[in-house]
Amino acid sequence: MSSDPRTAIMGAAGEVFARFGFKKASVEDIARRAGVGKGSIYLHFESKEALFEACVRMAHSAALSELNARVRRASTPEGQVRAYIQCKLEQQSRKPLGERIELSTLFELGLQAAQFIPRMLEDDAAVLARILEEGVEQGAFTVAGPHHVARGLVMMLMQLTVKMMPDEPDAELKQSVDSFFEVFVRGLLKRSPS
Amino acid sequence: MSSDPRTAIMGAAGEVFARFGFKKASVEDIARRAGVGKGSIYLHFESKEALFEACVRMAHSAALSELNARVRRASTPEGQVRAYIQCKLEQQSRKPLGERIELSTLFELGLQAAQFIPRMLEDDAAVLARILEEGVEQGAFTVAGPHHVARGLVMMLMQLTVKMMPDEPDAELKQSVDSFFEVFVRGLLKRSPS
Amino acid sequence: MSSDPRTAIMGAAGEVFARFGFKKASVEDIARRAGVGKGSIYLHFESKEALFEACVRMAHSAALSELNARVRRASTPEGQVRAYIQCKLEQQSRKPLGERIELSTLFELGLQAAQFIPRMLEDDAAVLARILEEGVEQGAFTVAGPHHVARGLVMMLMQLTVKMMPDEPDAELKQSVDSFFEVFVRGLLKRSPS
Amino acid sequence: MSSDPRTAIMGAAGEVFARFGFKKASVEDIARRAGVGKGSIYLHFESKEALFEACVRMAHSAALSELNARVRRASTPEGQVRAYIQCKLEQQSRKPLGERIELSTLFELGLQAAQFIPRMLEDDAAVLARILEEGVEQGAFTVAGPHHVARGLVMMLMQLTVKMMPDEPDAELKQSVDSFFEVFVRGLLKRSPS
DNA sequence: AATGAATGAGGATTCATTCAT
DNA sequence: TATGAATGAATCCTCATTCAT
Repeated sequence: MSSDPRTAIMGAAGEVFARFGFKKASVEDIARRAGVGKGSIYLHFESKEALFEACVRMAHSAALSELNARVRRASTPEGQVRAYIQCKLEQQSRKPLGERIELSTLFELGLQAAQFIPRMLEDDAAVLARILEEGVEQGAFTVAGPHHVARGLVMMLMQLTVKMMPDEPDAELKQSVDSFFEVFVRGLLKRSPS
Repeated sequence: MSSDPRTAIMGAAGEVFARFGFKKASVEDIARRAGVGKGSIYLHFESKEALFEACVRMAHSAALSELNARVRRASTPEGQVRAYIQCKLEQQSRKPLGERIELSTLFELGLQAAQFIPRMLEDDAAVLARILEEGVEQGAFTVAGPHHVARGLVMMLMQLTVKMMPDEPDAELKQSVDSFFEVFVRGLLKRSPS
Repeated sequence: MSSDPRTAIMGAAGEVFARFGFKKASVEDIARRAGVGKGSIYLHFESKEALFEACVRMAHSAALSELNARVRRASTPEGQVRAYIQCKLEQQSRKPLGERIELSTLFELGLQAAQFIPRMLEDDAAVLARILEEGVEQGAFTVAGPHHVARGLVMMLMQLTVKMMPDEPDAELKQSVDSFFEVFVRGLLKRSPS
Repeated sequence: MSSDPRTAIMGAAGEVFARFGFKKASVEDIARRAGVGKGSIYLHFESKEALFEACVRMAHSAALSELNARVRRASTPEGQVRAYIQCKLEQQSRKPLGERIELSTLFELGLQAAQFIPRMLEDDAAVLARILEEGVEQGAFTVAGPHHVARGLVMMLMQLTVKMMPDEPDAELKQSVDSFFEVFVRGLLKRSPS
């Protein structure tokens, strides 16, 4: 795919880690998919763990950019919240990409990974918290503790990263998730004064 | 603990799978904790995978019973929804038990496991759907598509099973989750007529 | 050869380490010669290094016992020195045994090995030092600093452990070594008063 | 250091082989020290083994010249023998140089190396044999089979090349070796007629 | 002539599973 | 029924060697 081996390796690694998790993913398999020799991986990454971390960081960074862009395109707070949730859900259902690396795959790595996970989570939550606060200021939302709510939602969404349906975008499933979040959004809205 | 080896093995396996996930959990470790020989495990279970599936089924069955009991104890629909969510969250934060087997650990097994997961999910969702429907009938909730909402919530909750912070019951974290669900419940409630 | 796997492994390891040194020796090869599976080695020894250390310790212990026995059989100090040297030389030329592990093979292990090597050397030197001292007391030898001389000789002899001729006991070579030590013994003897 | 790459490579290789032995020495490390690219080594040497052999030949050639010079400087046979032994011991304790390549490192190469080792040994032994014969002719020594004794001593000395204590010039150790050779020299001397 | 990225065989170690006792 | 010693496939990583530039 890519003539740059580093990129090719990270792409292949993203796919393999997403499909098999950290332990089950084999370096040999990643190399084969990347179209490089097994040893070449070690020219670019210190170890399998380092490669995994690089994949996660890159994936999250790209996802965060997209998230910001999508949110900015909506004009009302409610629209922004919906855009936020939609964007996240779409990112997770995108097929072969690194964004789909599961949270619990991260935990396989143990303590070291635990250090950058909260950071990623906070990055995502900050975007949402901002939206909620603005919604409150503008009189659109009623939210007690926007920061906490934002973190809670983000955590829910990160969990979802688990590839719910191995590869097919299940319509039933999607509707369930949508319905759930519909209730959530309704819970945010300020009630018209009686 | 238990004089019945099958039970002892399942108990030990629940702990080990919960702590390490499927791949990292070693049969030897399970045998040691169960106080039996390594080979004895294969007298009672076809394979490591079969043992894992048995653990999950059993854990889910126990959790479902508890869930029903807790919900029945509340009188109003809102109380029942709150009880439902609380019960689920508690089950997940209970430390060393089998109920905490993570969804994504299930996916390590691949396609075969995917067959009984939807079933478990439906079981849990059915309980909640019932609550929502009753709430609508009684005029307490306004919910479009209670079945879908129920499935959506259950999926969120299952994901949460990921041990968010390895072993400490983090208070900050708990508050985030609680805040999030508070909004959700608010979204369920019927608005008083203006 | 041996029905006890631990013994069979140590025997095979002795041969392979002696022939190839530590790095070049492969665990697979050792297992094959021992007639056991590759994994079985790790039931009995923590690691390849631990196996190597066990071989060295055992070989040295056996060699030391034999050395003491052979020396005791001689009656005069001169005879004892000759017995000592002969025994050592024979031990080193014995074909397939662990006694032939080379000193420099030991050093491949780095610092950890350095701890028990001086000990082994001292053990051997002590036996010889005793002989020299008795020889001096009985008026047979003239030696300045018997302890140092003993250590010097033992060091020479340990070095010899290098498999001088891959597998054949070369007669020429043997005579050279014998001649050399003949001069050494002559140097020990007290000169008759003029 | 040297603008000639071939020389620079051999110098670097001498250091690295001396410090790590054949197997553990890495071509990359040698290239780095020599200040050339890894691939350039293969422009000048067929293989790692060929490079090693070249180092040994060169080191031995230089050592032999020095040996001859030192011996010639002494006037009596006894003085020459002492000079010979001193020179050899010094050569071996010289730190970072190629002369210190260990005999057993040579054997790592297996059978091929065994072909040039006896030759080197004979070269060194010839020098000493000459000294001993002259000593006998001049009535200073009593030696049966000077050639054999010479070969024996040279073999002892070659073995010593093993870096006894990784890097520190241990004074105790030196004294032991000196004491040992003192006895040897004493064994050479003709006894005054009673 | 010189480089160093790329390769892939080789090696230590782990662990689910089997089977003789 | 129960055991745990034995197995060997599978995995990560190293490094001598090649070759396109």
